[in-house]
Amino acid sequence: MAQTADETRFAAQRDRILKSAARCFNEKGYSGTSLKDVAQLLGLTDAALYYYVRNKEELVYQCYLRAAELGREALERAVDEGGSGLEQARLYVRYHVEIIVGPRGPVAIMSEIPSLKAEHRNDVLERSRRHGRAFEQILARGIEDGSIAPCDVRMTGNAVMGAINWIPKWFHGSSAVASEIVAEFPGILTRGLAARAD
Amino acid sequence: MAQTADETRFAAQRDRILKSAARCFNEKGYSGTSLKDVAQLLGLTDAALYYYVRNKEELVYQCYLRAAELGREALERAVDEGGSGLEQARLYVRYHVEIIVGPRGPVAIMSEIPSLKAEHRNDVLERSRRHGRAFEQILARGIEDGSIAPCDVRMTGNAVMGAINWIPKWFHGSSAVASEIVAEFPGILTRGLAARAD
DNA sequence: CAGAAATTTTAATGGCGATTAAAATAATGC
DNA sequence: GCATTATTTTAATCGCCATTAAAATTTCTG
Repeated sequence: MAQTADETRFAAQRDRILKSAARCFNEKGYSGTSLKDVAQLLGLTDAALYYYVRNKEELVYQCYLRAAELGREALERAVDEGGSGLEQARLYVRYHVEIIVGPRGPVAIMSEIPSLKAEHRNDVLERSRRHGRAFEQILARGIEDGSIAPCDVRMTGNAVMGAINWIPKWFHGSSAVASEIVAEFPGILTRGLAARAD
Repeated sequence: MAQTADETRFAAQRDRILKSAARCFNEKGYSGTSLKDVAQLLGLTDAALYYYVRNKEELVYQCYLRAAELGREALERAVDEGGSGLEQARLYVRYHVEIIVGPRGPVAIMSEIPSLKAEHRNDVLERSRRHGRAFEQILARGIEDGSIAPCDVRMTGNAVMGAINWIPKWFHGSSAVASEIVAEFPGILTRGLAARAD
């Protein structure tokens, strides 16, 4: 199949570009990274990128879409597999950090949404909100089923997401540290939520 | 006193500039904000800023110094006033978020350290590390005195700092939300640390 | 291998933004 | 009020970077 072969080739290169871009954006910010930076990491010329994305704004947008998609995936798996709300929350943290620090990373931190053009910004914001609400629902479910102590789900959600989103700022690829994150973060971020035994 | 009057005038304007810059940087990133943006927020011309800072890099550097100073202040107050390690940790979170969402904000998120020139970068990194280590020491103290359950202090510190650092990404000045953050974050971020009663 | 399609490069263009020097305005001390 | 000093603006300069078109190269298809 010509299409399949071409698509894999094209899609693979495109993925490489998105990951290179994600890494640059995480390190130097949107405006701080030139297309040359992104291209250089792959041994390409800046102009070559235009074969894969319309322009720079589109590049961040795609990075953010990918980030949103991976986050959603983690959340869905957690909801599917987890029993109690607390378990779901813990699994979500685990799956999400696994993706972020694992071989599918780097994943772009969605921290420059204002740089997107209105249409894309709204799209990304909507996905982000949906993601946040979905996590809050896990929390609410946990409060309902008694596994999670009553709390302000909005604030708690913000805190957990913040801790996760900040990871790329201090994690720089060490696989030893990656294991540690996966081992520790789920506990750290959900232990405080557990309903007290007393 | 001519000096005092001059200094207050100068220092006040400089502070206004730093806060305007912090706000812009938090919203649009370092490279994403032009000096014109920063100046416009104060009804000034971009060139006027050069009377207060050597250049743009110096502007972020000063913003980061201010952020580091405010963080240190929160930490020190917490250590001074808190009894157990757990109490100190809770107080630190409280004081720090109070500063971030209170009238002394906005405080620059130190998320673009790579943009700094080597000298400033090392300085800021050093302060940041010190701050991190100081918080980890609070945790260690808590583990020692039995108020905090044994944990990976490095990872826990990263998680707590991340949750705090991320606040400016979703907090946009509402004083109602500010109160909520101050009320909830200390508990959310330290409840999980408490040593279990059993 | 030939020709077509896909991919990348070379070589412009254009604008934006940091920076600076000189000029203008405002504030202060006497 | 005058002279000095402090503050801000106006008007350049300069380099970087996104973007594009055309050319070159590589990859695929038969």
